Amino acid sequence: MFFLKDLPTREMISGFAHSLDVVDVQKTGDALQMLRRASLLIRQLERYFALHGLSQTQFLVLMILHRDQSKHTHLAAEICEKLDVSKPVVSTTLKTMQRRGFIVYCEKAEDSRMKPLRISDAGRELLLRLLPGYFEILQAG
Amino acid sequence: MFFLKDLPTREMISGFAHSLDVVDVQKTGDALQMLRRASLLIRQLERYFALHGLSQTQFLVLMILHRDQSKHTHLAAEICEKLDVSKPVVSTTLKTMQRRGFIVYCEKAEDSRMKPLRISDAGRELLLRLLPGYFEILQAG
DNA sequence: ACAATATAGTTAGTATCATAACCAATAACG
DNA sequence: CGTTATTGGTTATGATACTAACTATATTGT
Repeated sequence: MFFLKDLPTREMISGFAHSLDVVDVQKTGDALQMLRRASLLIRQLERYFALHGLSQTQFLVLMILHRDQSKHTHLAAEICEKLDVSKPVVSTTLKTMQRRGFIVYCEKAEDSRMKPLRISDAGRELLLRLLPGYFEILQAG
Repeated sequence: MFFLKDLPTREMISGFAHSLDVVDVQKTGDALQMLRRASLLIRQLERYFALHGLSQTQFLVLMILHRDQSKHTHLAAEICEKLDVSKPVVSTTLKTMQRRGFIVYCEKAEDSRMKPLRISDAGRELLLRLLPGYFEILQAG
């Protein structure tokens, strides 16, 4: 995360980067501002989710599961791919989500390595309850 | 962090938010894109820092210490404020930075609660070595 | 002076993330 | 076939972040 309040000045950027003619001071400054804004927004979202016992990642998993209603089961590997986050994170995230009743593991697949899962009613209900506030925070930030 | 690859579509946003006339679909979509871009950029920066044994926060602390050369000592509380991050994080960050020799604690102040510190030569050297690459990543992202 | 309060910093406990190493089951192929 | 490689998922370990509670020193206020 990036929480520096006073961003580096143009002078500082061009001062340190003047050796490299590659660096575009304008773009760099914009990127810094974006990092700061995004970090604050993420922090705000995480606080919102925490109020309802979710992490941002758990929320995004619910979104993914809810979104593709065509397929009624999903695999950890798929989530991993749609959410580019490391496998262990998905694994433990799913475990806690199961413990809290937001997802359910289904009957075994033919490939016995796979553990197909789906969103639970409680999970979907929570997601739908949080979405409006979510979008509201996003558009305000 | 926010690593969802396929962002919610306009339809999804307006669909879930249509009850609230407050929500601006355009702004919300922009915010989502920003979150994703920033998260990727932060991840990239953290990898860069990790190659040199620093975290993003440690790097930012070095920036702050280096930037205000007027004052030659700083306090944890000041850093805390310029980097709006919680006190414990600053505390442990500083401790590891001392262990690795990037900062030094100075002689005691008159107020014996305070532990004034400053950037070390090694710290400043590392910072200056990393800055060009840092700005380069920022402007490219 | 002395009790109450505020401030600087640390410690404790918990959650999230990452990488690396690890099972177990399937697939590939000589 | 049977050895090797690949794939789905978990465990181990370590870093970073948070809040809450703590210690110790200074300040305030009666």
